[in-house]
Amino acid sequence: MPPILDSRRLLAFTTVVRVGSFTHAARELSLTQSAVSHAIRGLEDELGVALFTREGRAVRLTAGGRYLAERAELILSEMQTARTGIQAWARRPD
Amino acid sequence: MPPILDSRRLLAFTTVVRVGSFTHAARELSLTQSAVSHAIRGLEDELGVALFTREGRAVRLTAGGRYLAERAELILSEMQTARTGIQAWARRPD
DNA sequence: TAAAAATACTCCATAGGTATTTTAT
DNA sequence: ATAAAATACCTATGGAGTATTTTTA
Repeated sequence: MPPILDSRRLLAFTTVVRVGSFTHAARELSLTQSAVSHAIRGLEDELGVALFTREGRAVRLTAGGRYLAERAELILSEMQTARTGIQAWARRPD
Repeated sequence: MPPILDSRRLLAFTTVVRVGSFTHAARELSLTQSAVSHAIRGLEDELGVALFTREGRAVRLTAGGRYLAERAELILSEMQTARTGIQAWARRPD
């Protein structure tokens, strides 16, 4: 079972969307440009959908990319909620 | 950056919750009992929260486990929505 | 030609398997 | 004694890095 939509890839994706560049996203994520490129490529390959149009330096979202960007923000936010929320339950009796 | 809440682990977790057994969950997921045990253990270690109380054969959710089970269903469902939804956008013009 | 992304490798972390041990009924 | 989870060990996949090549503004 391939991960496809895991937090790692989704975070790479939303970061590229926000900053508009693989290279800058890589800096922000403390990764290399190569790693970000792989992550996005992996998403596109396994979804079978192009997320960006590569127009030289400019990175532009496709229609599918725009859709995923919205869903990805939601999913990542849900994950964050879960991660912080569960700490509150750690010492409760069962 | 560790994944922690990725789809693979969350699916293992929700399956165990639903069927009430590591071994049966493993069958359903086409994995081994060992792999499921690792997945759950990984979740617990990285969240720092026990998800199940191991009472011999019976597997019982802790309070934290019950909380995560709800959130996990939501996250997995969001992922599924994203995965199927994006296909509809695949051939749209940008 | 200079920037940004893609790619070819290399390395290592870890997911997953088999076999075995532990544990509670 | 048995059924289920934990664990030790091994292998293989793929995530991430460096270095390089390709691309286009």
